Amino acid sequence: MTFQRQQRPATQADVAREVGVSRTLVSFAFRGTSGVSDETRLAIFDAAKRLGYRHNAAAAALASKQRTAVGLYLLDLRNEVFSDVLNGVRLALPQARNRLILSVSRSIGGEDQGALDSLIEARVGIIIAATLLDPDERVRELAQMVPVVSVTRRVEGVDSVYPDDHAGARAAVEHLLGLGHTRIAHLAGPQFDGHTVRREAYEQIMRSAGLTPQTVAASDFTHEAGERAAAELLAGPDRPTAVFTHNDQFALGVREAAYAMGLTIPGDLSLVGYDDSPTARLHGIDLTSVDLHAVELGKIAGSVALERLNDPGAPIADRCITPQLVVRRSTAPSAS
Amino acid sequence: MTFQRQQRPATQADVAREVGVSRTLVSFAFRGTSGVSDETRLAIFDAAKRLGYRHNAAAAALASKQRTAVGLYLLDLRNEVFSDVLNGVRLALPQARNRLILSVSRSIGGEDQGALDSLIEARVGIIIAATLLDPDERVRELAQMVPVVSVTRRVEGVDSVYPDDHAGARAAVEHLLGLGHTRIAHLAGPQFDGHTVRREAYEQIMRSAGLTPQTVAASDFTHEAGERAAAELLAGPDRPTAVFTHNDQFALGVREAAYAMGLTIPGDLSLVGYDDSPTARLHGIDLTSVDLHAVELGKIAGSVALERLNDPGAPIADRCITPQLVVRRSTAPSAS
DNA sequence: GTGAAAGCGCTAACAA
DNA sequence: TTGTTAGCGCTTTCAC
Repeated sequence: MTFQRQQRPATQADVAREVGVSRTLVSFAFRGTSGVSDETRLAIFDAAKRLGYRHNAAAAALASKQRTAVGLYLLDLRNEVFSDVLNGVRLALPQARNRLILSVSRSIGGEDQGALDSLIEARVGIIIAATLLDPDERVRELAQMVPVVSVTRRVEGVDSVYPDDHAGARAAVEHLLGLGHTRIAHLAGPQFDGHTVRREAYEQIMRSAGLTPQTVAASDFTHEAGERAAAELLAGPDRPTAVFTHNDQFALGVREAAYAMGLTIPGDLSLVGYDDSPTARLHGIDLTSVDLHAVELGKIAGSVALERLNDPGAPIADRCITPQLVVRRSTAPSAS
Repeated sequence: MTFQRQQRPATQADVAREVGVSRTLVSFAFRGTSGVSDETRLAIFDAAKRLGYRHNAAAAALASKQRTAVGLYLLDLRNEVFSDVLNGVRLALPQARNRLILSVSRSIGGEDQGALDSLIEARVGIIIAATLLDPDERVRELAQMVPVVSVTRRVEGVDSVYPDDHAGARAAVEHLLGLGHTRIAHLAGPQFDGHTVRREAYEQIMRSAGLTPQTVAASDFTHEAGERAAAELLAGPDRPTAVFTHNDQFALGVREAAYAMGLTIPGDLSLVGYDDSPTARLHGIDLTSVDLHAVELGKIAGSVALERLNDPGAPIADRCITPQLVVRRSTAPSAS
């Protein structure tokens, strides 16, 4: 059983012909512009339905020179943070603005111009990006072509919505210090512009506590990369008694690496993640983590995007959200 | 510090004027069409760069009447199955076809015409949908407007790529039967067209084993809905000793509900999920689950989409993948 | 309340 | 190898 597809999708001209009015009227009717009699409007809708007419958003955007769609760039869909951001963005956007074009990075380990290009070429009106790995300068260049709202990362000169990573890292490290840990390691991500705050805060706080920071960097931001880096870290000499990771994916990687070596958590190793993803909350995982309020970040990003769309000349938005440490059962007093 | 945006984005006409050639040449140069001298081509690229020219995909699609973009409809980003499908699709699509427009449902509990409409109005060439909740008839109507590849669900008359849910459910239930369980409950999703196979298979297999099926249906496909349904199920009389759930999200919900009641897994309750999501594999979760090979489903869907695009008249694809039970530590012999 | 005509940025014959 | 011309489906003055 096959279904024959219409040869040529119906256009406004077809509808106009069917009803016996001009194309203009049809266009007006569909956009709710005043100046169409109710009678005509109804007749148009009726004919449209009969003909299976569908509004062509691309053609409309071209003709009106309006960039109506919102582009959403996400680094990695497997990381729950990004789906939360998406959900937040959607909550903030009104129905009308809900033409969301999503683009997901192909490379979690580095820059990815391709995904952004596709958004630019789709002529979106604004790009909400979580998380850009490109250098600040590149982000600013991008922002000259199309407005950008940077989420989870602050970029000077570009609308930014991000967590106070210094405060977040401080809460995490101080929690571990308070438990008596001294050999606290940090599992960082690859060091891109704007993604070093957690690491720097960790190192600074360790130093002010008179301790030596020990940082290892994973090759990208995935669970797997975290696990590889953790395996090395834990196998090394002077194994840390606690690890603070750049994100929850890494923390899950550390868990797997630790268990694979026969270590227990928090018995042999205390663990603090970052994101407070849904997985962290599961019984059996119970990961202590820094909640960066991803949904909230998304919501704010959405509203910032709307403001920018309405007023291209408005001052740059700089919205910093305070994250919150959520203590669960992956951390315990130091045994030593 | 603000960055001035260009008033009017450069067009091919601007580039042509700059170089002193016709618009056609510029168009040719950008699409790699033969018939442009290397010298001209280079001059064009150079000028384009200088002017900040960006190809306008929307205008190009309009003019060429080609529907180049691929629309991807996903039910729920928080469910790892769907990100896996996305990743699979992307693996299958060649670079050129990688203009992926993603649309995520707003309602995990029911139909969602809005998300599909936005894909239609964006004039995508094909929609890869995972998972459609609409009635079969509606999906077929949709497929008349634009080709559809239905993923994780078989729809008669529409290209479909899906797991053999009967076999998957059988493997799960027989595993539990083999462990000596007799009071095996099933946590089903809301009963939409095409989403009843797992449930029906469960009930049929229970009956052929001379047992009484006990099915409860959650209100949508999320962890939370699963947890609510599970709380009721486990609090009821004649508590089951094993639960087989429609998906892993539900299984995670059952876990939480069980632990909240002081039950242990698999001590008091054996649990089998469906999806074999990354979370299922975590130490501390160790969920026995039916692997439906989501990445593979996505890959096949991508290649089916390409075939359909190349040959609109080809026979309907019907690709059924055999899922695989992965036994972990959430199932144990029945105590009774 | 309605329509005619021009044009959005691009592609696609067809000429030259 | 290059240019000319005519649209794609829609919006938008501006006139009736």
